[in-house]
Amino acid sequence: MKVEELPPLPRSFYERPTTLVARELLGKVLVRRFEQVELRARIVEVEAYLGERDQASHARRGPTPRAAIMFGPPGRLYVYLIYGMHHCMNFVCETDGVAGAVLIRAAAALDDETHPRALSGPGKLCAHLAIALAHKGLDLTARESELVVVDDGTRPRIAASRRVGVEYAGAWARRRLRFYVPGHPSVSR
DNA sequence: TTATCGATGGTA
DNA sequence: ACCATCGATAAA
Repeated sequence: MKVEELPPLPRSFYERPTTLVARELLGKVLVRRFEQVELRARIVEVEAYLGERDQASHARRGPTPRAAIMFGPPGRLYVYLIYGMHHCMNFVCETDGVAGAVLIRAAAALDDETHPRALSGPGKLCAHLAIALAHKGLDLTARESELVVVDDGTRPRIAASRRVGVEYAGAWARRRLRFYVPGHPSVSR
């Protein structure tokens, strides 16, 4: 079955513990649909943000206007602007009412198989896929969505480390909630 | 190779 | 005032 015919991952995929979803997202393929063309990229690096108790998570202050979507139903897109110039995309996890999201940090563009392009870092990834604040709330599980995720059967190895850029989060900064495909050239840092 | 810095704006 | 960043530049 060709990638473009694969169905989007269902709501049930996202409606599980955030850390498990994060690990299983490695190797999955982002499909970004425009009017005429579509872009595909394989996820190689993610971070889990666990909700209100996680002092590195935007959900740590409760359901503020920005972070409320993290408390809502799973399978939706959470986009925020960082440092005034870069967008970051996250997939909402856990059941409705419980906060949790996975930050997509890096992917490998599949549009030119012979010259795979590294999309290393959440800002670069969003720029390449043209994802911005307007896409916040998008349903990742609907067939017609501008962005969906599909499973083509790839099962990469998984390595874990501390999350990037969350030194302020005390003990939570030390948790190994960043997951990546070891040795993959598109992984950041 | 590592270190530092400026750009730029939403968020609380 | 503080960032879930990036690219350029400088130091070594």
